[in-house]
Amino acid sequence: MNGAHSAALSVVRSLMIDPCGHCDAREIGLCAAMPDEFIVQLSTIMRVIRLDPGTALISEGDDARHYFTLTSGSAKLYKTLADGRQQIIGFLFTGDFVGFGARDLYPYTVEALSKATACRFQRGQLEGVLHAFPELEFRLRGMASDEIAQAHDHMMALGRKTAKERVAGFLMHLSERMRRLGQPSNPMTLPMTRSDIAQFLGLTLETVSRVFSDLKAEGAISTGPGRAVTLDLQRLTAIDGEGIG
Amino acid sequence: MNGAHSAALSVVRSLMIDPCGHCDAREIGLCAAMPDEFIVQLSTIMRVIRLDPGTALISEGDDARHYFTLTSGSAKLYKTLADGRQQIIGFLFTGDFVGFGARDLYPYTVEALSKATACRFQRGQLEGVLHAFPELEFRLRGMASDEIAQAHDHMMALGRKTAKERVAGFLMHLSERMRRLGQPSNPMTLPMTRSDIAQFLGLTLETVSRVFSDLKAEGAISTGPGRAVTLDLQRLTAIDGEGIG
DNA sequence: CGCTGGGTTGATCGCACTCAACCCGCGTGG
DNA sequence: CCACGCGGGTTGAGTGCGATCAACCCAGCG
Repeated sequence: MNGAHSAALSVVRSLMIDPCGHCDAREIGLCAAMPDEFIVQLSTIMRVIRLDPGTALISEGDDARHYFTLTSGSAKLYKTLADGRQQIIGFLFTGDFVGFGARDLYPYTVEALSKATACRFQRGQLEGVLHAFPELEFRLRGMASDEIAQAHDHMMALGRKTAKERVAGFLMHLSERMRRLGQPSNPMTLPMTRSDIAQFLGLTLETVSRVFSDLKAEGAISTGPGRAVTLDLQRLTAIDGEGIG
Repeated sequence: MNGAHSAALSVVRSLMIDPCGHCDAREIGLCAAMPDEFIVQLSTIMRVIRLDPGTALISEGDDARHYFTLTSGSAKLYKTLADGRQQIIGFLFTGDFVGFGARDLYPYTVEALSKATACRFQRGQLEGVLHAFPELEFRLRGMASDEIAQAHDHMMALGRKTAKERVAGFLMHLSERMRRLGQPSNPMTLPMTRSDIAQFLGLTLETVSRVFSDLKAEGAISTGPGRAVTLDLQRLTAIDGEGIG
C-alpha cells in the first residue's frame, strides 16, 4: 500500500472515530481493527454530520432511513410520551452506534449534548457492506448485546433502586465509561445537566440536586469547579448496592 | 430429499419450535424459514431441556456457557440486588432467544413460569454455525434490535409512567404478543402472578392488585375465570398514553 | 443592564409502599 | 372427614419517598 492511500485511510478512520488523543488501541466503534478494504468500502457510503449542542441527529417518528456512529462529542437518546413526559434511554459517546431498535420509524430522538460529529449511513447500503463483512455483523451483534446488558441494568435501577442508589450507580457507570473512552474518569466532567440526569434516572431535577448535596455531605463525592465531580468509589459502591444477592 | 430425512427435519423443527397448532408461517425463533442444511447442523449441537414451573434454566452469576431458545411454555428473566430486591426484565415465550447481554457470566436468572422446553447450545458451537450461516447472524441481530426496542419502551414505563399506565400498557403489549404467537389474545390467560407483574412493572403486588380492581371498576378490563383477562382496547389505550407528543 | 439556563434549597403534597387482615382453592396428612 | 398449611389474591389504614410548587443564587451573554 502506498503512502497516499494510507494517508487517505487514516483520514477516514479519524472521521469515523475522532482522534481524541487519549485513545489507545481499545476497540471503539465500527472501524477499530477492521481491514483497510472495509474502511474504504464504508468511506464510499458514509457522510459526516456535524452537530451543535441541542440539535437533533434524528427525531422520534421520522423515517428510519439511516444508521449512524457517533464519532466525537456526546448525545442523549430519549423517548417522549403523548403529554410531553420524557425519558432519556441512554447517553451516547464516541464510537457508539445509533440505530438499534429502529424498524420503519425511529422510536426515539437523539440530540447532541455538546458539539458532536457523527457518520451517517444509508441503511440499505450499510446492510450491504455488512453482508460483505460478516465479521462486522458479528461485532454489531456484540454491540447490540452489550446495549441489552446496559438496558437491563438500567431497568433494575428504574424499577427497584432508591434515588440515592440510582445517582451513585450512575456516577460510577459514567466514570467507568469515561475511563474506557480514555477520558478523565475521576475527577470527571459531566457532559449533561441535572435535568438530563434526572430524566435518565426517572427522577426530577430537584431530587437529583438534593441527592448530589447529600452525597457531598457524606463525603461520597465532591464537586466543582463547573461540572467536575470527584468520586469516592468506596463509599459510592456501598451506597449503590449493585450485584447479586 | 427422501421421506425419512424430511421426517427427521420436521422432528428437529418441532423440537426447536413447539408445534402449537395455532401458529401459521410467521417467523418465530431461529429456525423459521431457514434452509434444511441449517436445521441439520443445528440439530447436531443442540440439546433439549425440559423445565418444570419454578425451576431455573440459568442462574445469575453462573458461567455463561450456553445459549438457548425457548421452544414452548413461558419464563421470566430477572435480576437480583444484593439485598434481595428483584426486577423482572422480561417475560419469554415460544421462539425467544436467551443469551443476549451475557459476557462471561449470566447477568440474570431465567425461570420457567409454566412447564416449558428449551433448546440448549454450546456458545462456541452456535457461534460456529452462525459463521457458516450469515443469514442467521443477520436475523439474530434483528432479534437483538427488537429486544432493545422493547427495553426502551419498558424503561419509559418504569421511569415515567404511573402505576395505572404501566398496567394498561403491559396488558396491551402482552395481548399483542399472544396474538403474534397465535395464541388467544383477547380474552387471554395471564401466565404470570400478580407478584410477577409487579416485579416487572417496578411496583408492589398490592398496587398491581388495586390497579386491576380500578380497571375493572371503570370497565377497561374484566377478569376470570382463573387468570383470564378481557381487554377493552379502546379504554386501555386512552389510559396508557403511549406514543410521541 | 436584564435575561436566560443551570443549580440549590425549602415547604407541602400525593402516589405508591408498607404492614396487616382476610379470602379462596388446593393439596396433604392426621 | 376435617385440619392445616400454603400460594395467590384483595382490600384497608397509615406512612414516606420523591414530586410539585416556589423562591432564590450564580454565571454567561447580548
